[in-house]
Amino acid sequence: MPEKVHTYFGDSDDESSNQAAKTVPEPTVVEDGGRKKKRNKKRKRDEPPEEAQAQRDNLPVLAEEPIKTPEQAPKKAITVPVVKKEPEHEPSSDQTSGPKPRPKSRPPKSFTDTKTNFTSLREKANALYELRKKLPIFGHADEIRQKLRDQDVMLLVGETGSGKSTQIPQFLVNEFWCRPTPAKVRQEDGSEKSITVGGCIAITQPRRVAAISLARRVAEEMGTPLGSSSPASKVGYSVRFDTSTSPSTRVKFLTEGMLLQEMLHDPWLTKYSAVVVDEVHERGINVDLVAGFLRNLVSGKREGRGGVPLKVVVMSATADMESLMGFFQEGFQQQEQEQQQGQNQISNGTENGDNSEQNSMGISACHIKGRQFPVKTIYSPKPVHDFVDAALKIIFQIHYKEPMPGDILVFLTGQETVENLENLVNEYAIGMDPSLPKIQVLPLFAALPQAAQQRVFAPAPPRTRKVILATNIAETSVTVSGVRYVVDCGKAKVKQFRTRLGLDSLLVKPISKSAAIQRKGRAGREAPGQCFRLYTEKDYLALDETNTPEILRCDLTQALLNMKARGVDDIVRFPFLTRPPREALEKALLQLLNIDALQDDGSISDVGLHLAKLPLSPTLGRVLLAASENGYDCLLDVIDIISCLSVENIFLNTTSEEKKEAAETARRDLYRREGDHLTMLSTVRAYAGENVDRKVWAERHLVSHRAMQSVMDVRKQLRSQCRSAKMLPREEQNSHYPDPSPDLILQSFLSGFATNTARLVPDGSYRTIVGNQTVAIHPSSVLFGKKVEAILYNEFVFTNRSYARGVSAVQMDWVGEALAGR
DNA sequence: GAGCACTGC
Repeated sequence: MPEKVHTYFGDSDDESSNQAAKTVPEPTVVEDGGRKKKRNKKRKRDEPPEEAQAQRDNLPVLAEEPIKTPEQAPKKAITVPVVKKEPEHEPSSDQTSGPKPRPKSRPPKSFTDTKTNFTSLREKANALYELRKKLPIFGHADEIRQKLRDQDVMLLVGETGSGKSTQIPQFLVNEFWCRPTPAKVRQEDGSEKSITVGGCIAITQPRRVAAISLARRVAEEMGTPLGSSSPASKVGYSVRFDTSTSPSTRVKFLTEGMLLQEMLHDPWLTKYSAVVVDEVHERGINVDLVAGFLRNLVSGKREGRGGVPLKVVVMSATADMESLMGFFQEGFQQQEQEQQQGQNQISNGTENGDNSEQNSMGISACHIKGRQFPVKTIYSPKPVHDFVDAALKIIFQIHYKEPMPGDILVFLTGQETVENLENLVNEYAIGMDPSLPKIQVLPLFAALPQAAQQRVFAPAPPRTRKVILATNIAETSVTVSGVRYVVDCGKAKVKQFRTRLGLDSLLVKPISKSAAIQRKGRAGREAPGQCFRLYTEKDYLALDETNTPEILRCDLTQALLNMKARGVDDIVRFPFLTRPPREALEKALLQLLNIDALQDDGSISDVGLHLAKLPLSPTLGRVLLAASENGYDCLLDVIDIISCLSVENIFLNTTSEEKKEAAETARRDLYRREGDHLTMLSTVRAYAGENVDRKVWAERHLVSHRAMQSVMDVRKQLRSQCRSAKMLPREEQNSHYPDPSPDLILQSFLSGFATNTARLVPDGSYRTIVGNQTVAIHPSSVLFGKKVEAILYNEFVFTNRSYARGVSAVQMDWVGEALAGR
């Protein structure tokens, strides 16, 4: 069930309408009491008084140990205005603590009348309960609860369809250890402070859509409203730009990045009794950091939690658990050694802090089989040289031989191969026997406009077989229903950062066994299926077991800054799930020194602390700080540009020739001869200044409306952070902007990107100023084909050759100054 | 003359 959630496919229009809905309640908060009463009357009719009791009776898991939620009110992170104004409605009462009379006044939120119709919520939850009982994990509930009562860490392998992501939090939320617990912690000045620790479960997800839709699902299953829609809501979520929680939130889904951000402010995670780390097998860099921090937390003395344990559940879909087991064991072993050494020395820590014997080696493991239909694997008898051609043949072989229904999902490497195969299939389909079912070819890749992506989910016309040609996006992010045949080319494009060259390369590489299994699984979600691998069994056996963790493939600057900001001074001693090469760590440290994020002794500087809190790469953050020294106008302009640089490409690719010309004409007034940075600025300004219909404006200029919406989100977030940091005046100035000052803007960029520069050499090519590498201006740049003294670029990428992307013209003496200033 | 996939108070 949990993986089903991936079917949700964020549509920009949906998102904006959601946001509109969310802003509705605000005005109702201040309305007068008379209208409130009317609302309450209406609500009473919807909710019979016995409803709370009935709800408990019908939801065994929820009702097991009714919680008397005491004063657990979170001190911060209350974003709902309703809650702030009416603290008397806090956690407690109605839902779980028995058949008490309903509080007289419920929050006056007319829009929730349907959402918080508890009767229908309960009915829905009851219906869902029947489905939940059938999940493979359901029979393991007691085992899982017992293991976590005994031990603090659990590793859980839950295969696809096991139900782990939705059920684990529900199994645990009523456990005794999951209650808010009063505790005393010692403060810096040595005094003791009473705090409340725990009460909430965090479940991390690698992707935003997954976090939101899982929260929605679990709220339904628990019969509680979702997030901030009601102060009684027990399930919420938190992702960038969208946090929806209530004071009574006890189960919170969040992205890994969000948990890291929370840890910057609350290193001991005092809100939580448990953290569930889901989808570890994907091994994004954030999950590695989370795992390292959590290991330190569970195996340390927990002084910041007043000794209250934190339970950690690490969940993965693949069975590679030995390394995780070793990882956490090592933490407990180190702790034991340290304790033995420290036994005769000073007794430090709080009274509660020394109960760690019971949890030494406190790791349990659990393996849950999935619920998948069998998928037959068919290998290519001999090695395939042209997988596009091979895929074409297999597609028609399936279509001719296999019965309907049953769509075909083909995994390819990128947009180019997708489009090639699309054309080929369409050509061949023309000559097909008319008595056969038709074929509908549907491309699917991230850069495809949203509307075109949505076509994949629409049911095919009668007597038509869908053939979906997808990139990696269909491996994890998007689930298409109706697929019974998978064709897997065995390859994927992978980004790899090359430390020595400071260069990102995007190359086609063989996938791992675990990715191959994941792809195959896409055929068996609804019925038995078949998977055609366009490689031999021998090739399959030679594949790596798992994906290369991102921490080995990316620039570590941001990860290291995050660690430094968390007080990890000794990077070498940090518990890495996979330790990056020393060279990569050193390079990142050097880069942080270069942008003044670290002091000479390697400890974090004020600049570094500031950068760590910005939702930007350290270099872009550095540019922001530099711009703030060049005045408000420059800072506002730089924020606009940075917002573009930190989202996907804002300019749509032109497909046909006519469209291309139309786009050129329409975009002409946006282009700036200074380069891409100022072109982005003029685009944001034009878009933001469009008051009639931004979507139409975007379409006309062949600008991605979806990307621009993200740009506006980032821009708003950055502006608001700059205002809080007093880098911008408190009030938003609506007066029109003065003309931008290109020199100041580009000089601000150079203070973060001094090493991302190249100069024109006599043969007409560009060479990087640091390293003397040949680099070409990317064809997507407005400076493509132009020759200027020197360029500044945002990215250095190798695909077929080395390209600079996000390029602007700069003067050599500016570059010299920027390099000298470090 | 070119665009794997995610993510951040």
